[in-house]
Amino acid sequence: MSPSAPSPQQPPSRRIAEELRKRIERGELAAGDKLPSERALAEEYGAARNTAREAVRILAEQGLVTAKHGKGVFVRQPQRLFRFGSDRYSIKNRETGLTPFRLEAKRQGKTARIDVLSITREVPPADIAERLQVSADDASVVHRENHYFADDEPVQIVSTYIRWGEAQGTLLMQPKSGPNGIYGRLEELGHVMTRVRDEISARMPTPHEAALLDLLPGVPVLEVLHTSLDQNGEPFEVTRYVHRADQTGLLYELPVEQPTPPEAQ
Amino acid sequence: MSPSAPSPQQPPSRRIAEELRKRIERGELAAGDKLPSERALAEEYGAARNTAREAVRILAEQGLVTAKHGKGVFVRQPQRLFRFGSDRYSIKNRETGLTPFRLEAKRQGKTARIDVLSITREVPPADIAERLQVSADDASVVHRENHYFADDEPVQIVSTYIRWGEAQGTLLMQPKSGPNGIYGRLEELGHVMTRVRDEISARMPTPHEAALLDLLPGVPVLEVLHTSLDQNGEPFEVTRYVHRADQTGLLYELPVEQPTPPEAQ
DNA sequence: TAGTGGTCTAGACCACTGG
DNA sequence: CAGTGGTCTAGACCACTAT
Repeated sequence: MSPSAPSPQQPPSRRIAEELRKRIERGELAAGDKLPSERALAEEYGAARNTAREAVRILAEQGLVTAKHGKGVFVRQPQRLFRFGSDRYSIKNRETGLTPFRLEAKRQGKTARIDVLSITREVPPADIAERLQVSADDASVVHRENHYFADDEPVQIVSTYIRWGEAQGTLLMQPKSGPNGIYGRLEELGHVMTRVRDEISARMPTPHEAALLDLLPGVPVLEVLHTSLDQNGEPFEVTRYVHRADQTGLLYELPVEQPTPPEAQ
Repeated sequence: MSPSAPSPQQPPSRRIAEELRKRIERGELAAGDKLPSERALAEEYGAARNTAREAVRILAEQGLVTAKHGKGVFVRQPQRLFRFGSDRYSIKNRETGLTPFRLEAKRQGKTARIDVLSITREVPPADIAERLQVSADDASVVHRENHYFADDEPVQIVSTYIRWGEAQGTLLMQPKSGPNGIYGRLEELGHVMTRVRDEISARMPTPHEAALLDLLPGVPVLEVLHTSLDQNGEPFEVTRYVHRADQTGLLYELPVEQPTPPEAQ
């Protein structure tokens, strides 16, 4: 009928995937519903099971459905997103004692847990060394790795890097880094956080990340490379956040620089 | 050997995928190199072609390799990222006449092209209506859809929404919206952009987006839902940016609110 | 033309879930 | 136990690329 319909010459697996997608979009299959089994789909469309299976794979890749071994394939539930953002570094949060993560978890009625995985002296990755302005050839940094959970589900991986010369022998080497956390210690070392720079990208997870974050196929990660600048514009701390994108979003609210009004004065 | 090695009981397809991944990480297969053909891999590992093919699919899903029909499977080239960020809304850019996109393209030695796809009065999507504070039940907005290209490769899809009541009969309904673009016109209507709010998320593309952005499998999109607030804190424009994540990153640089120093005065 | 990936078939066995 | 997805096999034909 329609002149430029892409359907007629499409292979069966894609055709099945599109029909299922339409059923989902029309609401015939709602979030949480179970799709017909692969064997049922195969029979329904007169195809081999592998062909029906390929159709399901296409939908999973798009993040629309999730297969559960032994149970079936289900339409994915849109998750309410955690919102991390520009206020993540705000002084106010330090004063309340509640970190932004705990605040957001509380707002969603979930329990927050933060595991300190490791605190080690290391050779920094190249991108970190560049931003922290340290050598990438020797063990010039301390790496603190933390994992964040909401209701015991992993939400983000956080890797913080600080210069070894400054962290050495301080609470920055300890899991409990004291009042106001590491930023409190860094302030005592003369670094007042004045500006932040967040570089944001998205990509598919590595197998390692997929395992740590318990990620289903078709779920990307959001990566934030954060640099803290002090009162002299010097970087003194760099953190890499890796968020699971199906449960996490970022929020940046910021003022726009105004031009000097031409008719003022 | 290693006590908790996950390898021994892994299915052949995953084992092949892991070995290929290691070859890539060790640099034996560099960016741009061609992998052994599926048939060659199958023979090398004593498996059926479909099993080798599954291994390649796993790597493609991770964004590590790209299959080219009739040619082979190649290790993906890391692309230099376009950086869009907080200065995207800066007044300075309006004064130079060069949009941030054209500036970034120029910096990378690429040609920029912007296509105005459509300018139509529409019923807004729910998320847009909520942020623009208009009705989602009638055609309360004007939707301007633009596509951005670098060297004729699609980079982002931009959908801007403005209240119909304000756009009606103005240059906001025209492809050429006049000096300083739409923000110039909105300023004449009394809206000075004072703050912006950007909500960022990542997800796999819809088939429609994948086609528009020419996306390979395993490449997610970055979505930015941008709200412009005027001098009264009222939203007057909302834009949805959909970026391809393999060529685009975001950059936010912002000041941190300082507490009143306890010993000042 | 030969070599590549894209898709399909028909069957098999395994692993997980639930009654 | 029956039903589900996860994986594999061995073969086939198609579509695209290069020579």
